[in-house]
Amino acid sequence: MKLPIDQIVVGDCVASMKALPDACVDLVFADPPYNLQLGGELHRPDNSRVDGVDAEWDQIGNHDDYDLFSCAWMEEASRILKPDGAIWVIGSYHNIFRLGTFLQDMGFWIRNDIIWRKSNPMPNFKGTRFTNAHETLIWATKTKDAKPTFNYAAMKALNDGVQMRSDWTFPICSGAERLKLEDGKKAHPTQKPEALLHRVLLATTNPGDIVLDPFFGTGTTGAAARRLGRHFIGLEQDMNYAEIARGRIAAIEPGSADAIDVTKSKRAEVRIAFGSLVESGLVKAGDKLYDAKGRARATVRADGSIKAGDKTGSIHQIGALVQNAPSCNGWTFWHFRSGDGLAPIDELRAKARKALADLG
Amino acid sequence: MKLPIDQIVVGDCVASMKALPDACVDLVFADPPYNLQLGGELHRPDNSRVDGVDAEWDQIGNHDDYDLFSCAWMEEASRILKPDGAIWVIGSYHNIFRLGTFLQDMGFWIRNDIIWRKSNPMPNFKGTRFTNAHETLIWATKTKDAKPTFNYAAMKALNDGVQMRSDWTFPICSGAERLKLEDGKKAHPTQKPEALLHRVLLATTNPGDIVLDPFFGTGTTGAAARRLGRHFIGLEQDMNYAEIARGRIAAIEPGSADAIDVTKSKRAEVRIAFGSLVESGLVKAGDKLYDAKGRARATVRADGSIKAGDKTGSIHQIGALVQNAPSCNGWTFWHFRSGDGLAPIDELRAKARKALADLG
DNA sequence: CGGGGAGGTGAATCCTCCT
DNA sequence: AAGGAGGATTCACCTCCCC
Repeated sequence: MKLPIDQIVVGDCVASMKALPDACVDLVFADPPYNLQLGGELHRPDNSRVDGVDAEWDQIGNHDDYDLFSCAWMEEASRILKPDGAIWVIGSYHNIFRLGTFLQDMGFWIRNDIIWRKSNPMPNFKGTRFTNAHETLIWATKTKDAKPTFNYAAMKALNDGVQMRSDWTFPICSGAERLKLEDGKKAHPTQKPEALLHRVLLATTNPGDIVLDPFFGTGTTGAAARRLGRHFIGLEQDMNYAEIARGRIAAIEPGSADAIDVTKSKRAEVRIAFGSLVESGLVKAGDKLYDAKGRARATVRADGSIKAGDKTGSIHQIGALVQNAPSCNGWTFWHFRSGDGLAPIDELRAKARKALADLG
Repeated sequence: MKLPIDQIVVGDCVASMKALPDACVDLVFADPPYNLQLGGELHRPDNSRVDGVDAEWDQIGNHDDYDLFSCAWMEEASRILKPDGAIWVIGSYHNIFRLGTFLQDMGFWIRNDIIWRKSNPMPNFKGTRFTNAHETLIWATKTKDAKPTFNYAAMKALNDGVQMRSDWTFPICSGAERLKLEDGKKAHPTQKPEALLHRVLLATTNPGDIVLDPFFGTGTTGAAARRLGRHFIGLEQDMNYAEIARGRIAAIEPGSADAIDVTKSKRAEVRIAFGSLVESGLVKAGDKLYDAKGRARATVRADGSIKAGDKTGSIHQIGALVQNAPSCNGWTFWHFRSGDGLAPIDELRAKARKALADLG
C-alpha cells in the first residue's frame, strides 16, 4: 500500500489508521479533544463574552466514553508506529491524566512529560482558581527498550548551550500566525503555536521522517514538518479544517529560513515577587521594614503584603502611602535590619536572583 | 474520638486513617511514593518485598500493586475529608497520571494542576532525555460542587499584584533547609521545600485548619503548618523519619496572628445594602446617579431602589439594564456628584463600613 | 512615522448567599 | 433543590485609530 505522504485524509481517524500498515510511521503527534465539559457562558469583568470551545468534537461526554475513544485511537497509533518510533500527546488536566495512564497500561514507556508554559494565558476571570497557564505533553515510546530519535545536541543548542528542560515557554497562537476565516473569526478554536511543533519535531525526528497526526485540525503539525523537511500524514474529520490546512501548508517554503522567526521563544523574565522572599525564608512573616532613616515602619505578612498602621498592601503601595507619594519603588524604599544597620530589601532580591541564576 | 492534632502517628497510613472519624480534616496533602521503575525492587506499602518482582517488572503495564495501594489511601483520605475540604497530591510522570485518573474516577473534581518548576533540577547525565525539571501537583475537591477555601487575594498579593499562575518556581530543598543525619547524609531522599508547602497552605487553608499528611516523611507539611498557624496530623511508617520530624517541628516558632494574617478578598467584607445609605443620609432620596462619563442617569428613591426612565430596581439591576449587560456591579458603575466631579458610590459604602467598624 | 489610548481575545471544567 | 438577587472579577498580548 502506498502511504498518503504529505496528504490530509478526511474521515474518522481510527478508521483511517486501520487502513495503514503496521510500523509505517516514525512519530505520532496527537492533540485529541480535551473533553472540557464547560458549563454555561463565561463573561470577563468588562462583561464581554468569552468565546470558549463549544465545538461538537469536544463534547464526548463522561469519562467512560472518553476512555473508550482514547484507547481506540491509541491502539491504532501503537500499531502503525515503528518499533523505535515515539508518540507525543498533549492535553490539559481535564484529559492528560487519563491519556498518560492508558499509555502506561498499553505498555508505552514515558520518556518525559513536558510542560508548555503559556506566556500569555487567559486569566481566571472569577478569582476562583489559579490561572490555568500551561498544558502538558507526554513523550513516550512503544516499549521500555525502544531507542527513539532524540537530538540532544540540537536541543542544547536551541537552549543557549544548556540542556533543554522539561518546561518550555511559548506564547499562545495569536496575531498573524492565527488562521482566520473570511469573517475574521478564528478558523479553529485550539490552534497550536508552530513553535511548539517545531521543537517537538526538531527534538524527536530526523529529516525525511514520517509524522502522523490523527487530529490534524488546521495543520500546525504539517506546517512545522514541511518547514523542517519532514513528511506528514494528516487525519482530520472536518473537511473545512482540512481545506484550510491544505492551503496553509502549500504556502510554506520547505526548509526555508523563515522557520526561524517562529522558533524564537520568549525567555521568561526573571521577575522576583516580594512574596517569594517570604516563601524562601529570606524575609520572615512578622519582620519589620524601615525607610532609609529608620522611620516609617511596616510589618511583613505571610502573603508578601506589608502592614503599616491599619493599611495593608504591596511594598510599593505602602511605600507610596507612608510618603504620601503617587508611587514608590518598594525595593529601594524599604530596608531591613542587617547587622548593626539597615540595608535595602533590594539586596535580598539580588540574592534571590543570584540563587536562581547560579542554580538554574 | 480525640484527633492526634499536631502529632505524628507512626504506622501504616491506611490503617492510621481508618482510625480517624469521617469528615474530620480540612485538607489532605499527600506526597506518596513515586513508583520509580528503576528496575530494582518493588515493595508493598507495608514495606514487604513483592515476590517474583524481577520477573514481573518486565511485563509491561503491570501497575496493579501501585494502583491498589493508591486507591486504598485515597479512599480513606476522601472519607476523612470534610465535604468542602480539598486534597493535594504531588508526583512525577511515573505516578501522577495514575493518581489523577483515580481521583477523577473516585468523583474528585480537579480545580487545578500545578507545576513545580525546579530552578535547580538534577541534569540528565546521559543526554537521552530532557532535564526532568518539574513535578506536578493536583488540587481537587471531593465533589464538583464543593466550595473549598481559596485565598485568591493572598495569592495575588504573593505574586506582586497579578493573579497567581499554575506554574510555580522554587529551588529544590538543599542547603541549611535540607535535613542531614549525623554522618552528613541527607535524612530523607525526597524532602520537599518548605516554600512549596507555604504556598499550598496559604492558598487553600485558613488559620486553625487541620491538615493531614499521610506520607509525612521528615515533616515539611508540619513545619509549614506550624509556621502558618495551621494544625497538622502526620502519618509516617518510618519511626526514624518521625523522630526527625518531631525535633524539626518543635524548633519552629509558631506564626503570630499578625504575621499569618493575609490580604482578604472583598467577598469576605460585611455586606452593606444601598438602602442603608439612604436611611443614614449618606445618599438622599431624589439624588441623581451617573455613570463614570456622566451619561446614564438615575434617581434614588426612598427605599434604596433607583429609577432610570420608567424602570425601577436595584443599583445592580438598573446598571445592567442601561448598559444592556448581563450583570453589573452597581457600586462601581454608579457615581454621585462630589465637589466639582463624580465619584463612585462605592466610596459611600466604604464610609458606611468604616462607621460600622468604629462602632462595633 | 511614532506614541498613546481604546478595543478585542485566548483549550475555561470560573460566584455566593438567601429564600 | 432550585431560583433570584447581590455584586465580584482579568493578563499579556494584539490591531486599529487618532494626533
